[in-house]
Amino acid sequence: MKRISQRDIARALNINVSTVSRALRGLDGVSDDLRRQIMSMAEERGYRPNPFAVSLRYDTTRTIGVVVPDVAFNHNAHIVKSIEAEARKAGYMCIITDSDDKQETEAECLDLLVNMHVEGIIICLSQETTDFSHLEKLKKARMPIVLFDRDPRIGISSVVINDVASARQVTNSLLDDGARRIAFLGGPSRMRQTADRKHGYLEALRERGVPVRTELVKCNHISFNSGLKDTLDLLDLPEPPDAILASHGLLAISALQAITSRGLRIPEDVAIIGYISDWVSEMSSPRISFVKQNQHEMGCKAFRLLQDQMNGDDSIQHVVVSARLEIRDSTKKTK
Amino acid sequence: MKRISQRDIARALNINVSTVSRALRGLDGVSDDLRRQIMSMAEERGYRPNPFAVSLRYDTTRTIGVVVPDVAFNHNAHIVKSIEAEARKAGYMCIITDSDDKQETEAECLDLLVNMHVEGIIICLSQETTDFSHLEKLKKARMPIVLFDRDPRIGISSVVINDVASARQVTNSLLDDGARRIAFLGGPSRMRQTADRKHGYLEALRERGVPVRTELVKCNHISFNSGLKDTLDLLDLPEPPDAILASHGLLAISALQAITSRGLRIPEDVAIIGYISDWVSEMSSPRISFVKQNQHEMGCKAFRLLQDQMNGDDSIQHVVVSARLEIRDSTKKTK
DNA sequence: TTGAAAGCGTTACCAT
DNA sequence: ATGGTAACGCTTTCAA
Repeated sequence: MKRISQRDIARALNINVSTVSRALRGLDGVSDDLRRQIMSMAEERGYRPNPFAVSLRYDTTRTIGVVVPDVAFNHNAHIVKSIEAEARKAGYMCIITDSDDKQETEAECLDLLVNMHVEGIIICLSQETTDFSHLEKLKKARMPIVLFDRDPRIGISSVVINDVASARQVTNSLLDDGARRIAFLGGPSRMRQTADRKHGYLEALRERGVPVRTELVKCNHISFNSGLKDTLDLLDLPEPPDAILASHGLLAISALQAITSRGLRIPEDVAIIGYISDWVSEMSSPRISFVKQNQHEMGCKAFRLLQDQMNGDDSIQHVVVSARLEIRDSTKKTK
Repeated sequence: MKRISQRDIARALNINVSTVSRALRGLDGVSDDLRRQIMSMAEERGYRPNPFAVSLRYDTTRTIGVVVPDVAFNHNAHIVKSIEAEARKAGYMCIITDSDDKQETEAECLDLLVNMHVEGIIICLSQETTDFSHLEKLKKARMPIVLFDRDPRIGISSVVINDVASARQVTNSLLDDGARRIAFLGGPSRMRQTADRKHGYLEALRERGVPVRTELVKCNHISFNSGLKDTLDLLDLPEPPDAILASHGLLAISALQAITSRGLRIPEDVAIIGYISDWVSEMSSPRISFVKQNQHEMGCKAFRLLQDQMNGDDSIQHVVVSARLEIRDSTKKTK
């Protein structure tokens, strides 16, 4: 059962390929009778246009690429799901790649996507990425790109949440609950996302006149082990924190485990609020209070921005999807 | 910065494309001097072979397709991650599609993948899928296919876990802990996976002489709401269950929530064991005892099976990745 | 060593 | 209404 081409149909019917092409695409210039014959033979033999021939002809692939640091991370998985659904509705296929949160793998993924002639790329940068030359090069080559979650502000459209404001809200909420030694657990400080969230945290402290303790700010690698170690170090301080703001889901989970492993109570001894997805919060124990991010909206918006660019819109757009605090059980209910 | 072709290089150097082609691929029949010129110009102008021209020429795309019921489901996400990594190592790209656990969307996804001329497909069927004609058609067209998780035994290679044995082990473990009214929460009974797990459950009960109560067996739609309703119904029985075996992660989570919402204690009032991923169990509260499945191995094995087929191996292989019970905190520790 | 031409599947344009 | 042909980018075969 070989794949059948227009030429095959033409030969079988003893006509010319161009006639077959016209008939198949519903263009006129074909007699009704002949069209019927062509259509029925195409149907019967299972004709499918060869997308590579079409791509070659039009230099268009109806394919986009997606790069994420970890598809298995719930937040990313949901965004990927929305991107894929949105893209499919618009007739695009998605090539999903996983950078393993490493700059080198990320460059490799981008390279493969470019080789595949994707028409656009949606990417969440790896936490390691400090050199943006690979992106600059793509931008210069006029490849449509949209960043999400992590945006180093390098003149590329993006979809992010209101990092500063949400972190400020979280910090205020913790202060309202009586916390005075709030720790900040973040990724690498050079990451804009971390910097912004830390900024919101510091702002809230200053506004309320609560002294900033540098030993309570831990900005290291985003990973379970790193989060575990940092939290344990925090708990070992002469004056340990009475609350933790975790700026990434992994860090929130590891903080929770570290605290539990020390036999401390949440939220009585230490409260936690994290940037964590609904589904994960729902299942954590106690359920972690979190900054609710609308992954579905983020995925859809990201694809829309990409579509704009693919349609020739050159403007750089930054979409901020607003996220806000949802209280669950890892924070004190003082009211 | 337009994409540059061999022809462009040839024109610039005033030579023939075929010479450029030879040089670029390192074939001989090109003078060292000319080769150097060609290579350096290719480098400088950023030449990339056009994969569509290559595909058209060779009828090969170095691309595989993946269809999952829900990429955002942790278990699937991890399998997808492994498939993608393994495929990339082997020089293949992955097109990931999400069937939303619906037969119709699944058929649509397969259609798109076939249109894209993927060289093979790895798929986890939707729970709705009862008509396999779309798969039969692909098989007849000699498209390499590998199923995972859900295998209706229709003569297609697959990677699954030891469903019967693991369910029996789970049931025995619950019986050992003193449970006598064990409920089985499953997907649609027509699904082989559910049937097998139910089989293991029933076998264990019979072996131990524990009467089977049909009112304790709930095989319905796999979804959070359905699991919630079924569990609440179970708890409302005159003689409610003292343990629940949930044959899918979603059902395990919904059972946990239903039980908690009734103010019952886990495991004292009702024990739970579920087919749930490590990561999810780790975060649930109490941590749910689970059947540990090696998603990484499943993903790798699935890709390997696909590779075999893509290399012309026609044999139908069924790989069983062995999974076994891991006790956490949702079961009584009687020993 | 290099060039010329055909072919992969499709479409567009021009001719009949 | 239908046919012929060139073109997309690349490889292959054959000729020079």
